[in-house]
Amino acid sequence: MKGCIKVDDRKLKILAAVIDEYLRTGEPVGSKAIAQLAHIKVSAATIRNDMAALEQLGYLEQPHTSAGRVPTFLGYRLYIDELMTLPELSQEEKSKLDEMLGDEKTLTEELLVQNAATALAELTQCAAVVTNSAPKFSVISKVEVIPTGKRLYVILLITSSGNIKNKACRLEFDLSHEQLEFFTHYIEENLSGVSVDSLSDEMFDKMVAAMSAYIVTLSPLVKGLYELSDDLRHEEITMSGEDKLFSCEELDKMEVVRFIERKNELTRMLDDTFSGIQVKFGSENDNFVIGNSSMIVSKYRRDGKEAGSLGVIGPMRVNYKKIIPYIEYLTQKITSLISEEDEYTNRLPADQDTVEL
Amino acid sequence: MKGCIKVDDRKLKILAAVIDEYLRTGEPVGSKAIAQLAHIKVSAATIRNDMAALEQLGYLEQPHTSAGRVPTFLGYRLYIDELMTLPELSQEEKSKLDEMLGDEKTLTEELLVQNAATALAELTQCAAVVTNSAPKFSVISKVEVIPTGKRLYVILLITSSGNIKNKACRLEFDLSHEQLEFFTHYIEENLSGVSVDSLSDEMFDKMVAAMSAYIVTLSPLVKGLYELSDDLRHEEITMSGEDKLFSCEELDKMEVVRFIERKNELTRMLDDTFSGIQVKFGSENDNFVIGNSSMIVSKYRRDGKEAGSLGVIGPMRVNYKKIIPYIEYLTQKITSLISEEDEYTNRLPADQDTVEL
DNA sequence: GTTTAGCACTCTCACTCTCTGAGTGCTAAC
DNA sequence: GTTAGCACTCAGAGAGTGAGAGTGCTAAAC
Repeated sequence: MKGCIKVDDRKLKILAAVIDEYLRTGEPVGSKAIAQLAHIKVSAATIRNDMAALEQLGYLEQPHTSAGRVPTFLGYRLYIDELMTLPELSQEEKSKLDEMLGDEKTLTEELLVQNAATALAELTQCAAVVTNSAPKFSVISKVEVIPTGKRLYVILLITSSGNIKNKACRLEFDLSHEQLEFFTHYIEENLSGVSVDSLSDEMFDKMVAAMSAYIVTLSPLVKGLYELSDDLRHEEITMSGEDKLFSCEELDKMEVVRFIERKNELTRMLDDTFSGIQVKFGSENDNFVIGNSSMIVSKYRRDGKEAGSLGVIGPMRVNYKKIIPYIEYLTQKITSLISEEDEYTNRLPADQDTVEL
Repeated sequence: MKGCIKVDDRKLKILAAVIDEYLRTGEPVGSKAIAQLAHIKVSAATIRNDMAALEQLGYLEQPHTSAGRVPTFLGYRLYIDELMTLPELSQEEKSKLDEMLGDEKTLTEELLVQNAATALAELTQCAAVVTNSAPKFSVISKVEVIPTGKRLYVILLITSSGNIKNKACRLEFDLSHEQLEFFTHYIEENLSGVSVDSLSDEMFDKMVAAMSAYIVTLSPLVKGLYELSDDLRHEEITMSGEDKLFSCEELDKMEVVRFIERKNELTRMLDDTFSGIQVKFGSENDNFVIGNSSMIVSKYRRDGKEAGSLGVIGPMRVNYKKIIPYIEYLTQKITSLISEEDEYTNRLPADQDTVEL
């Protein structure tokens, strides 16, 4: 039955027109509205027939019998992957984005990416999310224990990528000079210069073993150190413009809250290696992402290696034609800014990526 | 006219009963419901008359003619300041709170207070807020500049209270060994041991002047240092359980979002010196706090000096009788835990405070 | 003078009914 | 294969209704 329906060019054109129109107005789209569009040359009746076919194929659906059509997940997917035509960014838009990124010369990577997120949130009225996988690929350049009060010590960990983590630890007993000396020496010896990626639970088991006699006193420090290293190993995710999601009719407020709370789980999704722009939908049975939401992300790289990702989360009905070029531009720009000067090697693969879309 | 109405004991009893009932059910309270309460001995008609009087006095209002009464701001105020009777915490409740605070022996002050906030949010189903004014009253115990990459430096600032701040700065030009030496030496000389409270803009003006020849290169570092010290001087505020506010019918979602975004402005309000528990209402014309919200806070102290505050924000219709004892218990407990051992000097004034309510 | 019972009145809320407009699917003509 | 015409469906708005809750007022009782 289903197999008989042919998806000809006109049907696709109509599908694109329906989704365009739906994205613009947010209302179910009827055959009449489509017939009135300049680039559609057939009558409403014909469109009705095609729309019925598109519905059978699963690309469109009706909220109720006498309403127009809205796109399904499948419809969106086809639209984004095949039908949509992306406009080039105008020169003004580019300079606007450049300006919002800030003065690249004095900005750390972290701030640069942060600014990109703020800009995205502002321009798209969606929540922006960024992850930074830099720490994972760096080495520990400094590790230190600093006494700061009575039985109070601060552990400091700095990576070659400029990430800094610290943690205050309160000990149950006072630390003798000898004990502190021993601990400091041990961690400098064993952690300094080690790559974050290679930090393992075994290393900490070994550390515990090495402390032997001191372990009762030192264990809060070891625990603190372990937690710090765990922080480093797990990609961090930051969001800006979360509030935008609350203004959004289509999204369930409670789901939004839950999502923001558990945003860290996003890293799982963003860890996937993919290139180019990725658009994912949050379906109802997905108990993590917000239902009827859409996540548009791209990765930026440093010297050819993945360094993090940047994107937005918003309702499924969102201006893809505007947002995708923004994200592409920003990730490319960031890639070239944080990579060592030779821009060509970085720019080329980035351009290639967009083809995949 | 208004002046003629006498507020006798029975009227106050009825007001308290109405508010109790309203807090319990969330529905407007009618005369019948009050008449049925065991401790009210008069008939519904009498109660009606008194309620009409209480309405004229501004303590109650009717959503519409044929509905029961709900408390006004004024009514809540009177209830909280005078009418409400606070129950003692049971032993179970106390141990529950103790447990949620965690193992005090190995917890830093920051974590302790954080746990208190989490516990409060959980138990009251409101958002909990904590501020920590400790940094303000401490001295800078360590200041350091750590090179971590190409033209990338981390400034590290540690206070005697165990607060750690850091910031990465990217320079526009490379730093000579001499320049770094000079800067490091200068800040150690001029900031180490200085009390956070006495950090001033003049000190930084002087610093800029002292850098003279190097200032072009060093200015990002000076700026970073300035921002760090600014962070220290401004009380920090953290919230937990923000999500609870979204489940709350009475509060406007958009207002909640705006509030969470601008929570830092809360410090202004919490900086006021007050003792005991303070309950504030967010009125509609107050463009900062959430409309129809209620904020219940108390301060904790370290060695007799204010050290921070702890409280909750929720709808105005909230279980004051439960929440207030919780907050009192927690602030007293924290006060005695973070103060040097002699508990009596700290406990006594704390107990006194509650009288003010 | 205060308290109470009784009663008429008011207002919201939930429910039903109806009407309208938008949009469809089907059929027959082009 | 495409189009015009028409009967049909359905959501949403608006009007009308009855029940229920609660009030204020009056007059009688304490």
